[in-house]
This record gives sequence, structure tokens and C-alpha cells, in this order.
Amino acid sequence: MPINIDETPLLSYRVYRLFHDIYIYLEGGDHCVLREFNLTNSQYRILALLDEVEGLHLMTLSDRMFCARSTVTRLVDQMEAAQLVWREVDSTDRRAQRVRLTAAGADLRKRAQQAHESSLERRFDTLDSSEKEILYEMLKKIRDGLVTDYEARNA
Amino acid sequence: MPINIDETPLLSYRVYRLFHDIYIYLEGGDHCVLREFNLTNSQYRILALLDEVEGLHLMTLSDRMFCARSTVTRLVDQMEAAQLVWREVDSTDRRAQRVRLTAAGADLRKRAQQAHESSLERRFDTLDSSEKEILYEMLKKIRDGLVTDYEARNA
DNA sequence: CAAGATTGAGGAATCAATCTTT
DNA sequence: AAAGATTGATTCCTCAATCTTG
Repeated sequence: MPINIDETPLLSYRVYRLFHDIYIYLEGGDHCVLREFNLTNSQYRILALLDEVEGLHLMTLSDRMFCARSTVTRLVDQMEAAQLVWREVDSTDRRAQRVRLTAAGADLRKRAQQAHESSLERRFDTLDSSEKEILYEMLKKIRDGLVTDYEARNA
Repeated sequence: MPINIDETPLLSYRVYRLFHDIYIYLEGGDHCVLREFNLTNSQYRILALLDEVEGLHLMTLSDRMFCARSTVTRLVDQMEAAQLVWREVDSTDRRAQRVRLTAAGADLRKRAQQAHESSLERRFDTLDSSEKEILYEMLKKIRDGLVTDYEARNA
């Protein structure tokens, strides 16, 4: 009895597939929006995470982006070359550097952020706001479960 | 007034972030499970999609995986070298090839699939099955909305 | 010319190794 | 030795160009 896994009745698997597809479409949509600002999705994510006043350590960025340290180093290299950010040696720990927004970076961030957020509003308008609230709570529960599982595995 | 985008009150944005994080954790978890079978996440996805009897065209695989044609070509190259699949020239259209499971591929798929599905059950056990049903319906609505938006943009 | 598949070149992310500072 | 960051080598994926068949 041949089985194609996509026809599995397993609910968890069907949910999993939807998460996957939604992610792909979200990334693709982001890509279209951010291309107008000459930003890759990852570069935008850095801009979005940065604190305007204090900046952020590269370590912190890689933690929040769930990516390797070296990835952040290279992203910051690019963005420094584009004069969107600059590296400031941390005054209290000379091993560390803070990634700081330049004026141009802060300006670009504001504009890209507006475009991105309005695009999200449009893309999510299939749900009304009470549905979105319910969804938000369920997603939080799922994410927390996944985090717990992840940490249990690495212990 | 400095604003860190992660503190935005915009509900759509917070939902978006959760989708992103959930995807990252799901991929990471899959990676751990599939490593035991010497499969990358993408290779597993190919195995999972293949029809046991008819196989599938490379075109169809790239459509269902939302990835470039050349990506599938290379994945199939690897998996053919590992003797998990083989290419069969389509009898009715000699441009096309069907990717077919070998006996070893079918066996590996069955084992990997079992491990993957039970891992998913575990990772999603924060929701009971009625919650999962509700979630599934909302996710379908969102995915369909994203697809519609995507197709409107490319028209 | 269009469709299915492949190839070469380039970008993006990762791991492991390294350097500096704590 | 451990933490923050960087570099080199490698893998994975994509785009553009190409080849073959319809």
C-alpha cells in the first residue's frame, strides 16, 4: 500500500506543512518589499533588532536571529560598507563591539519598517483582529513548547 | 523617541515574528531527527513528496518545494549517488524525467518518516487535538491569503 | 518558440579554527 | 580557560545561460 506522506492523516504533520508553506510565502513577500530598499531579509532583520541609542552586541544579534556568529559578522560587514551601521568598541569590555545605527541607517529603517508593516497588515487581512488574537496566543504556546523541547534536547 | 521594532504593538507584526521563530525551531528539530538517517531537511522533503509507484517529475518537486529547478536537480544528484532514488525517462515526454524511489529509498523513507512524525507529535503536544484543529483551520486561511496575495503581485 | 532539465557562477549561511581580551 | 569576534573552507541555494525535446 503506497503512501504519499502528503496525504498522511496526521494532524500534527498537516499543521507542520502549513507552518512551512506560510514561512516560505512570508519570506518571499518580505523579499519583494525589501528589495525596494536594497535590503536583504537578513539585513532588515538586523536593522529591526538594533536599539537606536545603545546599539547591540554581535553576540546578541546572533542569538536573537538564531544564526551563527560568523553570519552576523558578515552581515554587519556589508551594512557597515553601505554606511547603515558602524561598530563601536564596547567601553566596558574591549572584546565586544556594539553595532550602532548611522543616521542613514535609522532613516532607512524607518521607511523600510513602514513598508514592511503595512505589507504585513495587507497579507494578514484574511483574519480579523479577534482571530489574530486567538492565533497569537496559540502560536506563543507552540513556540514556547518548541523552545522547551529544544532546550531539553541540548541538556 | 527611539523605537525598537520588536516592541511594536502591531499585532500582525508579532504574529509574523512568531511564525518566523516557530519555523526556525521546527527546522532545527527536524535537522536533529534527520541527521540520524544521514538526510538533510531538503533531501527528506524530496523523499516525503515522492509517489511510491509513479515517482514525480523534477518540475513537480520544485513547485511543491517552492525552490529553484536547479536545486532539485542537485538534490536528486546527491540522492541518486546515495542510491535512494533513480531517474526514469518519462515514456510519454522524453524531455521529462520521473524521480523514482529505490528499495533502499523506500525503506529509509519509511523509517525517517516514522521518526519525524513521532518527533512532531512530541513537539506539538502543547496543544490538544481540538486546539490543533482550530489552529489548522486558521493556518489554512492564512496560507490561502498569502497565496492569493502572491499571485496578485505576480500578475 | 516553450517546457523540462542541467550547468556554471555567485551569494548566503555554517562549522571549525583562530585571535584578542577577560 | 572562557567569551566576543573574525576568517577560511565548505555546503546549500539561486539566477542566468544552455541543451534537448515537443
